[in-house]
Amino acid sequence: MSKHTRIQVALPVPLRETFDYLLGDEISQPPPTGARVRVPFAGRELIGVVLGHSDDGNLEPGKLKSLQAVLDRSPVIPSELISLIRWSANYYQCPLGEALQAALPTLLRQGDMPTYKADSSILPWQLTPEGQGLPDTALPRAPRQAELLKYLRDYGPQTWPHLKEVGFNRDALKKLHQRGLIEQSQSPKQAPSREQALALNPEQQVALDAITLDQFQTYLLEGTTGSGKTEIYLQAISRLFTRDSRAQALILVPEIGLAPQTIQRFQRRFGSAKVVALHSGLSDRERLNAWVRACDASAQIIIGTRSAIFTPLPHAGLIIVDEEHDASFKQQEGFRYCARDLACLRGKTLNIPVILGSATPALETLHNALRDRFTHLQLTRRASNHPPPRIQLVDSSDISAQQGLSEQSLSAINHHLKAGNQVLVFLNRRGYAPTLQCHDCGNQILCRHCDARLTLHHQPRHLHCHHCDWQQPVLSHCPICNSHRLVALGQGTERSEEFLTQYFPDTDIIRIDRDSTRTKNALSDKLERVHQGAPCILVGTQMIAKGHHFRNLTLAVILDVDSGLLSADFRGPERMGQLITQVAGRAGREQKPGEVILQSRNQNHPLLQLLVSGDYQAFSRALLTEREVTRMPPFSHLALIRADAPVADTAAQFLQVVRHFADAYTANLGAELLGPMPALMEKRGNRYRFLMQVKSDSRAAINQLCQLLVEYIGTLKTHRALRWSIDVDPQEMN
DNA sequence: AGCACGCCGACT
DNA sequence: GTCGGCGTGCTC
Repeated sequence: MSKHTRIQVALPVPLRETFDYLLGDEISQPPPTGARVRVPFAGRELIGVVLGHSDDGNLEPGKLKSLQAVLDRSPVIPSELISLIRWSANYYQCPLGEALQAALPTLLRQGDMPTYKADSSILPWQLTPEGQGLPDTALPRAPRQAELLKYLRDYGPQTWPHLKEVGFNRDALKKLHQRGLIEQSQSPKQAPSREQALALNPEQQVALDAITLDQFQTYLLEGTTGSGKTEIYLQAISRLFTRDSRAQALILVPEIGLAPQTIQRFQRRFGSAKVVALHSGLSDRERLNAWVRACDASAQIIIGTRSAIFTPLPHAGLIIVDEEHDASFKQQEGFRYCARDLACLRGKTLNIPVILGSATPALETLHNALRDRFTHLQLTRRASNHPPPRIQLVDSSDISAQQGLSEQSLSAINHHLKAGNQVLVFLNRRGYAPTLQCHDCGNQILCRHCDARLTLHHQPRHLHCHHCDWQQPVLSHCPICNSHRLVALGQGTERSEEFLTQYFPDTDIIRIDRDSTRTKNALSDKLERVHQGAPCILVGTQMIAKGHHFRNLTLAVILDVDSGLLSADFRGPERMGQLITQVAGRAGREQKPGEVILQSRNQNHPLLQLLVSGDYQAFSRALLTEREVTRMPPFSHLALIRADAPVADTAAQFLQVVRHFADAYTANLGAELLGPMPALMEKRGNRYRFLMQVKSDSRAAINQLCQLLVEYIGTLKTHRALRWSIDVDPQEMN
């Protein structure tokens, strides 16, 4: 290694090139690829990742600075991941330094060492012998402490986070500790006893047997709700461990999907020592700890959300993506990668199987399965063998604006309540009403910062923009004609709750949306109320659609299926179908048959008819045909260039200039451009938004053209207030 | 992205 | 006379 060896470093700056440094006098050992280094850069210090060494470069050695410090003797990012991130940065048009940064836990980004530091909050508190000897009537002057003491006696050792959750305060804990009545145990809480594997039905058995563990293959596990996909994951992992007792399995789940119950199921089956979770609820330290345990392979089951796809896995044996259609696998800003797609790629380089599971596969995934690029495994029967819910379409074109619920829906709700069951009313719109309109002149109250109507809220009473968060008091007069007759138009969850409370005065109405669950324990309290099992009506948004099981729920009413079905986004119908199927899956678990009512003004819509037949497979294949005809993904590939600025012209003209440049290449590359055009909501948060679409049958063409465009934009001196971004394989079209 | 350098307005 | 506005340009 010569004295003039250059160390190639990627830095967390929005610049596409890497930077060369000399070793410097104090550093004898050159850092390996994938190690972090501290370097001087433009008058500050940055932490970067080493990408390699070289003996020459285009800059004279005299112009080079030296490394300040080497943070790692061995790589924090294994070479397998470096190439995955390299590929992704290129594919998603993200500067490599930023992509690498996104793949590291926060603490490593900041220069901490990759070592496990026990987090004392995981150690449970327990009674000391003195504490055990104390009667319940002790501590009469300190009721909080007495209560805590009793709790620990009744329920056994508990961690502080758990105690906080159930409402104890830190002071009571400290006092009891000072009095020597409680102590922190030296070992983590004992895992609940091991759970046995469940028996598989023949269909499940066929699917499990079809999974080959010793080589790369992508499997689409398409199984209706309740058909036992998770059991297949568990048994596939179990087989993996039989083959190689040190093997690791990575399980990616959607953002909301990582309920404690999911983790617990894996822990019960494999023992909690082997399982770590990586999700947004963790502290930076907990996250690093989990990462370190994956790195040293002491954790063999890693369950995590999107970014967990970048966890180092020295003994990787299997990757599972659960609910693979979920939009949260696509990062929506910065490094806009899709974790599901990267999972397939990573599986290929590691030569290990990848299982994509869903009741409602993304059309992209389904297309790959139907073309035999993925092995298609299907589960059509519910594991418990009870019938799927009956889906019914109800005309809502004539219902009065006040109620939003048709007669048929109301009588069905009544019927199910009378039978002692629970009902879900699903409405994807929070607040009281989406519009406040002048009865006399028809004027609608708009947000002053966005092209959007203000939503009327009653609790507390105000007008709220759901796009920029602007809030103002409710107007008493129309600003145009001064009429005082302002009327609330349309339904939000608050309004449905109000109406249902009047209509079913003796029934518990539980509203679950972002507003009603803002306070700390509101959500868990409400869920607890539902789990009690007494008849009630749940009114809720998206929040309720995923990941919750309600035993006594037998009816789901979906109020507005039209908005999704007729949406401007080409993915609208797909999303709506997935949502309806998901919500339908909530109804009639266990022994009680379920029923689903869809309220629509377009009863004859052929896609709705397919959904009503309960046949998601037929529905999704019809959507695929439609995509083929319109040449939309997966029958073509897209990229979006977005631009926004405080002045509309700044953004529009920028894209026009980009378009003009791009026009010279499209014909040769076999790509087409659409736009620039204003976004669906042109003005949002006082910025004017425009976009341009790049479309091609070939991914390579998209990549080449985007590469050229990004390079070109780099040479442009753009207005300071202009923001732009490029989104390859976009999920949202606006 | 930061952070420097640089050239024009209201303050001790 | 200076402090500071943010425009432009560079970063191994």
